[in-house]
Amino acid sequence: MEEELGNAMHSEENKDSTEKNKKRKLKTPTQLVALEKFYNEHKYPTEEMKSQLAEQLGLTEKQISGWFCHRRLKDKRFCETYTSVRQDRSSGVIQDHGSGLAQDSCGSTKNGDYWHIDPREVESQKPYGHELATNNVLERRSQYTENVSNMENTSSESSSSLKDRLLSQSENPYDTEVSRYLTHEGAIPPSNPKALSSLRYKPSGYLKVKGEVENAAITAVKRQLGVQYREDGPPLGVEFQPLPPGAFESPAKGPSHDSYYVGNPLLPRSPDILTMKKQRALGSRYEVHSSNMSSQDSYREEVAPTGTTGRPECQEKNSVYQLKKSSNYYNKSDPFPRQNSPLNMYEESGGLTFSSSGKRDHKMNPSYNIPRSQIDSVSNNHGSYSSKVASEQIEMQLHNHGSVGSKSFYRSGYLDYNPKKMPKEMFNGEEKAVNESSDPVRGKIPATNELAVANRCQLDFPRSDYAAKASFSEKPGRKSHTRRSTMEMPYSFTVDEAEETSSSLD
DNA sequence: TTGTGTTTTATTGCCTCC
DNA sequence: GGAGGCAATAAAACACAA
Repeated sequence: MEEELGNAMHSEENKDSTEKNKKRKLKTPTQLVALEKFYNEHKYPTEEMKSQLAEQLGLTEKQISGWFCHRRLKDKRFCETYTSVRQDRSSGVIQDHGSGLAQDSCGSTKNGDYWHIDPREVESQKPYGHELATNNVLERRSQYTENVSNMENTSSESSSSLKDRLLSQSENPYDTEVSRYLTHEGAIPPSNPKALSSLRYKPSGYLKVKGEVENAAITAVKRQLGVQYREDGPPLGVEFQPLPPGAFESPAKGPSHDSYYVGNPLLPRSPDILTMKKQRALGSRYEVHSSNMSSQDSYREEVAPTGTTGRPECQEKNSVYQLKKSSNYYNKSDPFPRQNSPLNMYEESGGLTFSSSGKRDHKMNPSYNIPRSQIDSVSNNHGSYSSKVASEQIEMQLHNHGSVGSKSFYRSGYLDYNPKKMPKEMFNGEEKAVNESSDPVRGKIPATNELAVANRCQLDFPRSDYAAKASFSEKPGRKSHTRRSTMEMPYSFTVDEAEETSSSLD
């Protein structure tokens, strides 16, 4: 790994030598992959982590810090954008007050509350079944996330990346219909002009595209109203008081939905998002998330894992959700299921063995209440994997993936989430395939698409002790930051995926 | 080929916490 | 006061349409 990275760095250095005059240099794909991977693990790396990561990637600590800072902002913006969409919807044609997740969960503030979710809204969205979701649409998935997350996951969705998390849900047909006109182009309209322009959002919304999808829209609304709105009930837009315990208990009801939302406000599935997902990222890595979702039942089984009580956070919720997704892989005793992480590969190789001795990162959140022994046992249970091998894996994938060269890799979708830059085929043929398939997810995935490549890219890097430590120490010490523990971000490897990953390494 | 728009990177200042 | 993070800003890099 180090060697490979080193080579990569050298090549970059040579390249850089010719570009010394450039004020800034783009991160290499390798660097981005590693950074994103690391970011998914630790949004707030310790100084030591940064240092070692910087060393490994041939960057300066300053660059690392800056990158993480911007990366967090990126996530935050995403969150805010999503929130604005929800707000727009609420005040727009469709009174969707039942899906307030985004707003509260993403309301970003310096206090780090942007992951907060108002329980009331959580409750209120219950009826919608699949509100909140994900996808995004916003497509503003991080380049890497799209890439690596899928690599690892197809299941895993490792992350903490809100986008990752938000990208993974909902199959509700109603939702799909609704979303079609809410975001004509599959993009959620950002609230601020900047974000708006960046998303290329066309201020259309429902009204503008009404004519095009009028029927679908009307149908969707009717469906929603039919379920959510009753003549004898409060007018649309009026928030309902939290229902008393057991209010939804009914022998006839699906066992999954209620529990699902009660315990996991974040999981709700947003209609808009789902659609957008289908429209904008068909066949892309996005589906991976959904495709690997386990049933809601499986999710429901682990509604409230230890340490997730209290104020919900997007990340945590998502993490929780991920737990569900990987129920067949996830072990409650294993808060850190192995995952494919550049970080891990560093760890295993000894290249990056963080001790989490960071000034502010010693503190562990006691609320997690997970014996270190368990963590360690898990962490140490995957043998070793040299960083060199890991690096080679990455490099191989970067260089061997057909025409995916470094540059194309960087901008072609592996790392580029800009929808406008995505191949048009993605929205045509694949979408059709989706519609034709009983499985909206699997059906979208071409045999030789990125997912396949991503899977090949999957690296099985066991977590090290460091991971456990660091995870627990995510942004400790500062009240202004909410916990962002990876412990709640288990990797959603399914057995098959895990095996696949293992075999790929073999 | 050029112009425009978007994304990424780097810098700087302010704020919060220890 | 120092350290770390957030936010704003500028500029480079890049993609796409005309």
